[in-house]
Amino acid sequence: MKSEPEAYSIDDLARDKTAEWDGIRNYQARNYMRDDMRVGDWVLFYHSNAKPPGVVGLARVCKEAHPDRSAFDSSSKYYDAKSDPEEPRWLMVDIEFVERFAATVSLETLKAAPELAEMLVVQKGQRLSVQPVERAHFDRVLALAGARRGPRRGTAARASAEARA
DNA sequence: GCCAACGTTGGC
DNA sequence: GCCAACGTTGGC
Repeated sequence: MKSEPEAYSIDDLARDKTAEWDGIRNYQARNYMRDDMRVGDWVLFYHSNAKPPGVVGLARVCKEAHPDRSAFDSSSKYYDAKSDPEEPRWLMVDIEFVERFAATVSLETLKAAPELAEMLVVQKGQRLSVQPVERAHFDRVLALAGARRGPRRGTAARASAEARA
C-alpha cells in the first residue's frame, strides 16, 4: 500500500497503531481491498513521492473492507457526491502497525534486484496505490529490509495480498 | 517543476 | 461506443 509520507507516513501509523485506509478512489484498488484483503494479511508500506520512494515498513490488515465515510463528507477532500450512503461506492480496510524498517528499501533497490523484476511496483506506469504482492517478492523485500517480522516461512501464501507499492 | 502513464468524464 | 479533454499519480 502506498502513501505519500507528507499525507500519512509509517511514523504516523506507528504513532496511531491502526489506521483506516481512507481516500482510495480507484476501482481496481478498491476491488483489491474488497476482494483480496483479509484480516491478518501482511502489508508492505510504501512511501511514494518521497526521497527516496520505497518500502519503509510492515503492517497487517486488522479490519476488512467497510464503507469509506469520507466519501459522504462534503468537507473532506475525498468527498464523492456520487457515492450513495445506501450503497457506498468506496471502501477501505484498516491496517495495524507492525514494524518500521531500519532503512528504506528504495525503489532503486527494488529495481536492481533481479528476483523482483516482475514485481508490480517496479513496472512502468504502475500507479495503483493498493496492489497485490506475490509471496516470493514479499519475502525478498523483507530480506532486503532485514525485517524482524513477517509471515512465517512455509505458511500459506495468503500472506497478502497487498503490498503497497 | 516536468511530464509520461493512466483513469475518468462527457459530448456526440 | 468512441475519443478528446481533463485530472491525478508519482518518478525524476
